[in-house]
Amino acid sequence: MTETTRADLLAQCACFDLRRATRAVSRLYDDRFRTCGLNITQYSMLRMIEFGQQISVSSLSRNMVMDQTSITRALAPLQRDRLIRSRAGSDKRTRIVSLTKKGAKLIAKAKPHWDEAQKTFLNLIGDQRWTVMRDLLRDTTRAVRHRPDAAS
Amino acid sequence: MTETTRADLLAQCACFDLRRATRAVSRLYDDRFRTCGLNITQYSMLRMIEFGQQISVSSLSRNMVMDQTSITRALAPLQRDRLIRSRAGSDKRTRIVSLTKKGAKLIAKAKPHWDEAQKTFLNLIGDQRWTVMRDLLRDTTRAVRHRPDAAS
DNA sequence: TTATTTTACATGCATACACATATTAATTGA
DNA sequence: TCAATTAATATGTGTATGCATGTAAAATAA
Repeated sequence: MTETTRADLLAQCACFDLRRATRAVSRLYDDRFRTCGLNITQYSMLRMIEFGQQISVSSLSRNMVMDQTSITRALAPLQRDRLIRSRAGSDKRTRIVSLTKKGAKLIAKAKPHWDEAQKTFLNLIGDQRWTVMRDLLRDTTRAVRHRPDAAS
Repeated sequence: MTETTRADLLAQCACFDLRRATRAVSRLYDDRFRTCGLNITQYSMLRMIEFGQQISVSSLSRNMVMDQTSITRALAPLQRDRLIRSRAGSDKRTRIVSLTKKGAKLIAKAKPHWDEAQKTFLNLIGDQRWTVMRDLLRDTTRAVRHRPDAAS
């Protein structure tokens, strides 16, 4: 790479490009979710809980690459709205989170909204480009994530 | 199911994948910025203001692909800390934002922190892959952004 | 010119997200 | 066994971000 090219790269902030694209895409998804009482973040978190039936706060934190305290905070409105419940695990320090019937119903109701958002997004960007970008995003997350606990 | 598998399933959601990568990368940048009194978002916004000397709230909104109300909110702590000032434009509805001397100094002081963050990021992901990803992110932003006012 | 509409911003409210730190329970070392 | 350490979660605080809506000024229609 030439000096000029590197300078061009350095002149542009990777984090800004990522954040900006994320804002734009999040709005597209949230637009589609608006009428169903969830947003894309809540939907993602409920789906994550649904997959394993139950999951601890710290596992959610690792899976979502989100700070543990952010998970606690994000779960609060879901628990307030009785979409999830939590109980202590066998290890009394942990909280095990699971879906309520109401939460499972709401996910099912929200699914078509997610389908619509994802379809719209893929139509805008193209399946091929999305595949490339998705792999790059995954690589990026893997390379950059905090993993003092790499095994999980 | 392993936690890795659980996360991969949700990674099928384009929005989730983007948000997750953005969280990870933002933390890398903010780690480097921590000791200098700015975070990556504030640094980006100050740089945007610095670039054109002065800029309106709505122009910032368009350039950053961020809601106008979010710009107003994000500017508040910068103005509180006397890093920027704002005045009414010739059109009395507008607010024209510009850097203070203190703001300019802080950007200069923060620059090496940004350099370090960007260099670390590029070393982790590789210049080639970043170039591809950057172009895809910009395409995505262009394709998805709300643009009732596409000219600006 | 005046009423209507549009534009540019600000405010109320709610969620998104993280760091520092406190708390409690489990684990480890002496 | 018991003190010290570590792990899992919660709380205080502050910024990030957007929607619904309100206000004032500019632009436009009648």
